[in-house]
Amino acid sequence: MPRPGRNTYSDQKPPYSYISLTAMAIQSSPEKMLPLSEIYKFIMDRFPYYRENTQRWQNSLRHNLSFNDCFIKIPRRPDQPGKGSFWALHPSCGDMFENGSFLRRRKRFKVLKSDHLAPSKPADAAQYLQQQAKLRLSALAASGTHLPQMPAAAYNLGGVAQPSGFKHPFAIENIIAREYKMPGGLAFSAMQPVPAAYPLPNQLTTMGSSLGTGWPHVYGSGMIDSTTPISMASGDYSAYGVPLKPLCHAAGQTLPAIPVPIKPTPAAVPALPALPAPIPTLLSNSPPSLSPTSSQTATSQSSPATPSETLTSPASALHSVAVH
DNA sequence: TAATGTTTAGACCAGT
DNA sequence: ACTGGTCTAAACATTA
Repeated sequence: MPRPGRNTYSDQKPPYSYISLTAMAIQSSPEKMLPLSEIYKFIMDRFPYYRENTQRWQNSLRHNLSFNDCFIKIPRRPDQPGKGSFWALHPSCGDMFENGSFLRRRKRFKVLKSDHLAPSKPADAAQYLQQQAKLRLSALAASGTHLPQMPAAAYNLGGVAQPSGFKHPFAIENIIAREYKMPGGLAFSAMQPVPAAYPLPNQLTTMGSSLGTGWPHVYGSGMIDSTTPISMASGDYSAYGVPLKPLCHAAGQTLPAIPVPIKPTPAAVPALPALPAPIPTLLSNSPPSLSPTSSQTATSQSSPATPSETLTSPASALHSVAVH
């Protein structure tokens, strides 16, 4: 297992699978969905190893996107010309990685056809995303213009809320946070400018800040304010022509990282039955405290993927089937 | 035509 | 030994 270097993995192969890398890229995007080319770019920007042999690993990556149910394809709208579709994480694959660590997958994520809560078809998944988004938007509106100070019940977390919990240093938010802003300068991105195409994942940073721990330095940096809508110019990632806005943060509560439409789609959103149980996310087991220091130390450790605790979301168990 | 997406196959490795 | 996950390669189809 390559040991993370001081600032970068350099030319060593990162200890992440293609699934992990892809999930990272998608998670890092404000809209939680990226076209294939942007996924390529993300990986190459951050992992020099993947700047070579692009044909090989990109083929593998495409294979993974198609093969793994945890990735869903979201078609472009006609007025959003471009090659290929957007790729997003399946709403129910949140706990796919062991303890949120991208170093290790918990179990293979597989969608069941009988799983009506978590749609199996991409189109359904996309609609599901929008439904979730709409609900979240409603919650946001009800709470005012600022971050929703919603209790867990507001999101129908059904008792599976995880007000605290260990967040593995290799969880995506930690990885990305290090990449984007790491006071200690240990992030490999310290050697690489942050691509403008990848705005700071404010839902992550604000979450950390709202938790009073994570990355207040980022939140306070003014780089992106949590109440400031992401500029759509940063990427027309909205499917179905609805502007998307990340709303994956709530005070002390982590929301599913999914694309969020600012306004409902023209297509009638079917009346929601019971609010679907929450989408567990890679961020769902956010701890109340995780200092950047812990990330640094973990990054420099030789055996980082040793979760001391594993928080399993019962809801996710309802939604996804981990095929062993 | 190149990029994107799907599918199949085989090898390797780790865990049980 | 068996199983599952991952990686790699390849062929083929689709699409901008």
